[in-house]
Amino acid sequence: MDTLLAQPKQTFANLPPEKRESIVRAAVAEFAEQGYQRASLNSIVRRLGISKGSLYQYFDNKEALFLHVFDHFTQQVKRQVRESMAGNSPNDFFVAARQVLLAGIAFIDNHPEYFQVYLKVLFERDVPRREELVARVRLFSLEYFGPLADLAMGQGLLRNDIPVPKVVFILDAMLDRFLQGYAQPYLDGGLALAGMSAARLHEEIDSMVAVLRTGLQPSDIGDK
Amino acid sequence: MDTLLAQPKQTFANLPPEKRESIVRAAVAEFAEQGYQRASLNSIVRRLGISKGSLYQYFDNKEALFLHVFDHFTQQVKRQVRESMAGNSPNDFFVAARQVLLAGIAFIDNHPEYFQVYLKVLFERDVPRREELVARVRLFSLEYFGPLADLAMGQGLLRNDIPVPKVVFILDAMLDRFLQGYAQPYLDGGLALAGMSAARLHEEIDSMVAVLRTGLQPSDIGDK
DNA sequence: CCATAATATGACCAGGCGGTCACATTAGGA
DNA sequence: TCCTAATGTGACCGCCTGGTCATATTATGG
Repeated sequence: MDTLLAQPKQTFANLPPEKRESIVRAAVAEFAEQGYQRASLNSIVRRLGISKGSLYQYFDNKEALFLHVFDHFTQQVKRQVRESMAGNSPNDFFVAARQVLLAGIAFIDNHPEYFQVYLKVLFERDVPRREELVARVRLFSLEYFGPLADLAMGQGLLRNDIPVPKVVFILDAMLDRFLQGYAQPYLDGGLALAGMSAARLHEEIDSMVAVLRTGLQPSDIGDK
Repeated sequence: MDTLLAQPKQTFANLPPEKRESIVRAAVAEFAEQGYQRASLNSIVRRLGISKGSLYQYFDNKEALFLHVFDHFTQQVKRQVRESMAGNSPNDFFVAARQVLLAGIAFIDNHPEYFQVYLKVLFERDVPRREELVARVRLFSLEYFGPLADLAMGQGLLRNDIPVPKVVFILDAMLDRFLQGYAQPYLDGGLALAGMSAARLHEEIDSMVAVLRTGLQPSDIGDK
C-alpha cells in the first residue's frame, strides 16, 4: 500500500538533490499541462536543457518517470494532510470535514501542478496503473472519513436513515467538487473561488459545511 | 448563444442521413476515448472504412469535425432535458433538482460517449473554444436553477443566510459530482452507482436530494 | 598520469500525426 | 452517349513521438 510505484535508476539517485528536484519539477509541469499520453519527453528535456539520453539514464521509460512523479505527489499529499491536521484531531465530524477541505485548498495553493496531474489522471484513459493511482489518492479521504462517520453515527450525530457509506460519499463528493471548482475556474458556477481572499474563501467553506451539517445530522438536533 | 459552432461542408450535407450519422458516431467514439488532441483522424476513417480524403471533403479540419460533434452533443442534451421535463414544471426547487439529476442519468445511459467527451473537454487543455463549450453545457443547469432558486428564496423556502448563487453552486456541484460518480466508477466512493438497479439508484438520488433539502431550507421549516 | 567506470550526448529509427493533392470514380443533365 | 461537375482515394509531406546506441566527456582511485 505504501510501497513506491516505481524506482528511478541508480544514476538518478546519484544526482545532486537540486538537480533531481528540478527534473521532477519539469516533469510535473509537463504532465500537468498535457496529461500522460500527450506529455512529451522531448519537451521535458528541452525545459531542462539536458539531452534525451540523460533522461533515459535516470528512468527506464516514460511510464517510470510518470510513476515517480506520482509517488512524489502522494507523498506531498500525505505531508500536507499531516501538517493541516497537526495537533488537533477533531472529534466533530464536520469540523473534520472543514479541516480536510482547508487541507485541500492549501495543497492546491502549494502544488497547483500536482493537482492538475491528478485531475488529468482521473479522466484520461491509457494512463499506466490508473485505477491504482486514483485509489491511492481517494483512500486518503475515504479512510479518514469512514471511521469518523462510524463514530458519529454511533453517537447519534448523523441521521440514521442514510447508511454511513452514503454519508461519506456525499461529504467526499461535495468537498471534491468544491476543490474542482477551486482549481478549474469555470467549474465554480461563477463564484470566482480561485480569485477570492482567504477570508472570503473561509466563509464559503463554512457555509458549505454548515449546509452539510444541517443536511446530514438527525432532524431532532437543533440547528446551529 | 444557440448558433452552431461550426458547419460541415456542403458535401457532408449531401450525404444520406445514415452515413452522416455513422460518421458522427465514429467521431464521437474516438473523441470520447481519446479526448480532442489525442483523437486520431486516421483512426476515425479506419473505423468507417472511408479514406482520409473523404473526411476532408466533409469537414475543413479536425477542429471543425470536433465542433460539429459538440453541436450534436448540446442538441442531444437539450432534447433529453426537454423530454425529462415534459409536461410537469415542478414548483418545488428540490423536486426540480431531482428531475435534473434523473435527466442527467438518462442522458448518460442513452449517450455514454457524449458524456465522456464532455468530461474530457472539462479537463483537457488546448481544446478549441473550450471555455465556450463548457459554458454552453453548464448554462443548462445554472440558467435553470437560478430563477428557480430566486423564486424559492423569495418564498422563504431557502435559508436566507446563504446567497442564491451559492445555493445554486452547492446544488449544481452535488448533482454534477453525482453524475461523475455514475459515469466514472472509481469516483463513486464504492457505492457502485453504475451497476445499480434503477430502483436502488432512485433511492440514492432521493436520499441525496433529501440531504440537500434539509441542508438548504430555513431552519424553521420542519423536516420531511 | 593513466585506466576504467560512470555519465552525458544527439543523431537516428520506426511509427503516428494532421493535412494536401493529383488522380480515379461516379452521377446527372443534355 | 458524352461532357462536366461532384465525390472518393491513398500516397505523400513535414513534423513530432518514445526509445536506442555508438560515441564523447567526465570522475575516480591506484
